[in-house]
Order: sequence, then C-alpha cells, then structure tokens
Amino acid sequence: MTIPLRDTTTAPRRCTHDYQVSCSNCRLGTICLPLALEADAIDQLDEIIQRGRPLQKGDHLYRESDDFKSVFAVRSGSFKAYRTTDDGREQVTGFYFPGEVMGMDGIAKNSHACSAKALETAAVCEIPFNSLSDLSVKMPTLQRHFFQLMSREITEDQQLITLLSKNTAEERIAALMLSISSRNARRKLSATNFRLPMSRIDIGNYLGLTVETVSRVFSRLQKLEVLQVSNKEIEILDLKALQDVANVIIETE
Amino acid sequence: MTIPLRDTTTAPRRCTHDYQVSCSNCRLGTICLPLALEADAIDQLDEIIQRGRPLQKGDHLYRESDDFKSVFAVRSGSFKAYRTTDDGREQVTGFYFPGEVMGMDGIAKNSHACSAKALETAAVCEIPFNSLSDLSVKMPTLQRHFFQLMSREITEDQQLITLLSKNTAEERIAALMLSISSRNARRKLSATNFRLPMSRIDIGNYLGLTVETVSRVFSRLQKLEVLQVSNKEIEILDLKALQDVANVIIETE
DNA sequence: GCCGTTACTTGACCTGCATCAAGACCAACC
DNA sequence: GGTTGGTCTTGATGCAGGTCAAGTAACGGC
Repeated sequence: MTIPLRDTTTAPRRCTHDYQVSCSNCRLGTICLPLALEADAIDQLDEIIQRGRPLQKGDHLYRESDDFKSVFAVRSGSFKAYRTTDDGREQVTGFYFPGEVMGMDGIAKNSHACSAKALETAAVCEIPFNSLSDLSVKMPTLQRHFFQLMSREITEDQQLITLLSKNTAEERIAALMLSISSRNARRKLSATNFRLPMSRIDIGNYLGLTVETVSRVFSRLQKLEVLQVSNKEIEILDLKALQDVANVIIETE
Repeated sequence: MTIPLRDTTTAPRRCTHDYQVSCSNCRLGTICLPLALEADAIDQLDEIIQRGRPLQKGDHLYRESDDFKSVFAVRSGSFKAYRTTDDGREQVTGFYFPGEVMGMDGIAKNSHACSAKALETAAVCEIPFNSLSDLSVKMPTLQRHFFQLMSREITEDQQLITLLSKNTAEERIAALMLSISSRNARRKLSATNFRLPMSRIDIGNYLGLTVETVSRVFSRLQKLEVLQVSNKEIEILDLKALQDVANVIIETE
C-alpha cells in the first residue's frame, strides 16, 4: 500500500525530504548524484515516486526471492540488507541510510537477491522499476543517472571485498566508523557524534568478524582514546588516529 | 585503435563469435541473457560494436582511473580485474572469461575503478558506452538487458563477499573451481578438465588467501582424490565431493 | 644446452581471531 | 520488586591460516 509522495499541483520546486542534500533542486535524496536533473525531469519523476508505508524496527521492506517491482530510496531511519547462505546463516551485505537507494540487486533475476530489514523506525520512497525504465527511455539523463547509481553499488561492494580480504579487525571497524561518519556529514549531521542503528552482531556479520571481536576492538579503540563508545553511542575523539587505524582512505565525496 | 567487428552488409544472421553460446541469434556472447534480443536490435548493436585490438598476456585492457568510454565483452582468452589499495597492494575483484562483460565499474565516476589485465592472449568486443546509451534510449529491451547485466555483477560481488567473510580456505577454493567449471560448461567446454589461466598468486589474492595456503589446499584436495592438479591443469575427479567441500551452491544456470 | 627468474610446493613456527564460557547490563513484562 | 531474554563485555584457550624459510619445477632468453 503506497500513497502519493505529495500533491504535485501545488508543490514547491525544492527538495521535499526530511533531510537536506547538496543538490538543491532534487526531490530524490541521493539518487541525486553529481549529475543534476533538469526541473522538467524532476516533475516527471515526482509522478512515479510513491511514499512507502512507514516501517517499524525489524520490519522487512522486501525479502529474498520476493518479486522485484521497485527500488527504494531511504527517507528516514536505516536498513540492513542481507542474504541467507545455503546453510541458513545470514550475511549482511550493506547498511542503508537516508538518501541512499536500495533494491537494485533484484533487477538481474526479477526477484530480490537480498532481504532488507529496518534497523529502526523508517520511511522510504518507492520507485516502481517499470515506470523508472519507461521514464529513462524518454529521458537519457535519468537513464545515465541510474546506471551510475548501480555502478556505484558495484564499486562499494568491491571496496568491501578488499576490506574483507586484506584488512585486520581493527582496520575493518575503523573503516566502517569512518564510512558512517562521512555519510552523516553528507547529510549535514555530525561527523563525530552518532548513534549506531545496528547491533554488534550485525557489525560483526557485515565485517566478517564475531561479536566478541567487535566488542574487543571497540574497547581497545576506546582505551587508545580514538573513540568514545557507550553502547550504541559513538564519539570520534581523534579522527586522524582513526584514519591511521583504518589504513584505508574512506571517500568523503 | 579498433576495427569494425564485421562487414554488416554481407553478414549472416548468426553468432560470429569464436565460441558458441546458448542464444542462437545473438552476436554478443553472454551479453546474451535469458532476455533474447529481436533481430532488429541485433543489427543495430552490430553497428556500434567494434572488435578491439588483440591483447597479449600481461597487456592492460584499461587501467584504474582511465577515462571510461566503453564496456568490453570478452571474445577469447581471459582477464583479471583488480584495484590497487591505498597502500599499494593489489586486490583481484574478478576473473572474466569469453562471453562475459567487463568495465561497468567505470560508469559511476566516468573513470575506471579497476584495472583489467589479460591473463593470456585475448580478444574483446568493444562497446562504446555512449552509443550503447543512445541505443538503449531507442530500444527499451536493450536498456533492461543492460540493467540486468549490471545487477548480476552486483549479486556476484555479494556472493564473493559472503565467501570471504564466512568460508574456510578449502571452501573458497572449491567454490572457485566450481565457478570456473560451470562457466566452462556454459561455453560448451569440459566442466571437469580445464587449464587455470591465472596464477596461484591471483587466486590467493582474489580469495583473500596467501599463495602458500592455495597451494596447500590444492595438495590436500589432490590427496583426497577430489581434484587432479598438475600446475595449471585441473581435473575434477569427484564433482559431488567438491560440492560438499565448497559447502556453497554454485549457480549452474 | 645453460642460466636466471619467477612460479609453485612443502615444512616449521607463530599469531590474530574464533570459540567457549561466564558475567554484566538493559528493556520489557508480570 | 523479580524474572526473562536479549545484547554486550571480558577472559582463557585453541586452531586455521599467515609468515618465514628452503627447495623444486617451469619458463624464458641466449
């Protein structure tokens, strides 16, 4: 069940989201990439985008092998995407924050390859893929836009691959903290103080570590006065030191 | 420097590649997904596709941060894609065989995120991305086709992520052997006897293992009479056992 | 053929993280 | 208040795979 995003007849020509993004004339969050869309394109997109129903913590946005119908831009809250391995375990493949787009894993087979679960109360924009395809055909800019979005997903996955295959536990955790920090900064939120929406279990799962290791690394980084950790509340005390620990350059775009 | 794939005026309406693929009316190798293209579409694609110059072992097809202009379908030979980490090490992100498409990592930033290097003498089809985009605008089927290709790349990367974060050395190697085997089968080559085009170093790098471990695992699997390994020549002696070792279902499509 | 170089294998040892185990904290609920 | 069930932390121990080292096989160049 979806309701229209807004009444387009009276709508102002600016971002209607709950957060501010750099592109001043975009209504789509980070679907908004360097390549800005013309006003005309935005109006047409508005026609097809719908506001998804609100989700509570633990609710699924979609599940593995569900029919693929739409991609989703996160409006508020956060999500984890995960796939279930053949022997029934879970592999977290990504965390999604406001302004990020999820669900593109479903295009290949017309059914979702991952499940997406809300980590807290959350809201999304639903973008029906068929409409998006049709519109892309009419609007080459949008098509390229969307290609870029998918390509970006590929490069991000490849960064995770590198992290998993080359880096130590401390480097992985530090890299994740830096990634969350920079995604916060992008949304004009604090880059140094934030609340982790996900559990230690999810962090460990995502980074290929056990909960115990995650916990130990947090303790160690706290002892070194790099981070201040109290349960889910994180404060980056020494950004430079954290970057040194990560030993990886996290893109700050 | 590229030369036209073939003289379209006299061309027969069938696959012109060095290998056979399942889709009988496609000239593009595995760009050919379940979604078959109409004859009309194929003719139009033919117009924009070019045969790339032949590559020798060690030659680069493109390098990290090269301008992104085209994607490439492998015609013969094989490639590895890799990215260089901030501290100068290499991370192999994939191997590409005939009929597979590479280079889509470049779309996001209009410059390649990976380098691609020939593992042996190789040939490719070059598909200029601008032409492809333009054509997709005219041909919705082609657009969807290409979206699927990219989405597939995402799911494959996610499988690798899972492999790296959850599986043992033996499981990883077994999974890679099964993957190569099934990709061979797809090209109507032997699924049990093949030559690995890549070095142990590359295998280790790709799977997040050291050369020594790769070597030891091969020896162990040989002792167990699962594989026959002589340098790069592999024979799968016991497919069922190999699948058990992998503990992961490898898609055979 | 010989030589130099690089790829591969095997062994001995060591370490980072997993595993096992116990306890602390926290929130929900009766 | 107490109980229950989850998440998080910390310690003790073990092992898969990394590191170091030495040797062998394969491949090119001359």
